[in-house]
Amino acid sequence: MLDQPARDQILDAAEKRARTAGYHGFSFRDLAEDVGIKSSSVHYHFPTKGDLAEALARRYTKRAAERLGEPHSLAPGEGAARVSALFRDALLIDDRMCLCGLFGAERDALPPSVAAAVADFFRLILDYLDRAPKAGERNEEPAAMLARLEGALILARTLNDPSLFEAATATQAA
Amino acid sequence: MLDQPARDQILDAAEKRARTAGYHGFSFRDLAEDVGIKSSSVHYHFPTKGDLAEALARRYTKRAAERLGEPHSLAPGEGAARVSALFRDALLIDDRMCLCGLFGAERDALPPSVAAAVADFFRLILDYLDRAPKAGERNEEPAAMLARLEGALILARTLNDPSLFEAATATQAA
DNA sequence: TCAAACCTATCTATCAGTAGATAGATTTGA
DNA sequence: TCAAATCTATCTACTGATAGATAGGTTTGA
Repeated sequence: MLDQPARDQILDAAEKRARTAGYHGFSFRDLAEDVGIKSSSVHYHFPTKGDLAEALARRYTKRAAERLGEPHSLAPGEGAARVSALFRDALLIDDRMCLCGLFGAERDALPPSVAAAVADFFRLILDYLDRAPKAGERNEEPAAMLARLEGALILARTLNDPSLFEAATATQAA
Repeated sequence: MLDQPARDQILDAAEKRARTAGYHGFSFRDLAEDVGIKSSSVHYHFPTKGDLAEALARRYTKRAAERLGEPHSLAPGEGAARVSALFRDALLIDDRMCLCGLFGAERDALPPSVAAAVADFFRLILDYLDRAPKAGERNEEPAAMLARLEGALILARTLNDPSLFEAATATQAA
């Protein structure tokens, strides 16, 4: 573990739990136990639960942005492919929901600062898809694509069938 | 209110709260207060929280099935339109998430019986779309359509922009 | 140089409030 | 009369949050 700073360990534990059970589904004590410190020490790094969740959403967004890179110089269709890969990895590697997908579904029960951070995540993806070079003929609306990916995650996980993610994600045709 | 049975009043209150804050975002005390009884009386009707949530998901599914009707005799494209209307009403009339969309996102943090009831909801919609007469040329995969609707609900609500639901839902083109 | 002052990160202990759940008495209404 | 429904009262466990103490590291300044 290379003696990672406690703050990062807390965020890692919180991300796992939040992506499993949502904002109300984990506690400071859970995280403290995960990391091996006391819950009061978690409060030292994040005074309130809202502070923690906002930091969580901002880190999540930052990582996505770094992984996606700048869209303008991508090959046609590559932007959409990179966004898809983001969500596919959430399903197949993390075996978890998208943090902001889950938080977004709980939006009206979140501290406003957290809801704002979640909205910024969605804006980032929509803006990225909008600016990335389009691939030929059929170009899906950014909002439609993002919605499909979030929903596909929910469907595939609930029905316990990863192939449903591909079915929901495959280029459409009849 | 016509002196509705307490059981139904409890389910109504629970549905509102669950569709706002998720499974871990409401309590027996919340519901008791909403209905105007004691929390122990809520336990009389639903021994455990899991029992309550399962009943909630099953009632939600039953109502959707009743509203959708039998798909075989519908006009082409009407099945998809009815499913879309279901989700549009959740956004514009209820101003809430789809119960099973939110529960589905929390699947790994739910009692198994609740997760099973949520899966049944998704199977119902997928089966309905599969059996409904298709409209002409471009027919979206049922899983893709359902995923898009659940995701569109999340997007439109988080970004506080109902038009995003339409953007994510409109027939695709480029 | 070296001690006073400060900073960081953690601890112990505690708080008021709430969680889901239960036992047993009481009310209600057909 | 009797069962359904609700109540009072309570339990144990946990919630987010705070106060105050402590140990160790770093900075400051005479």
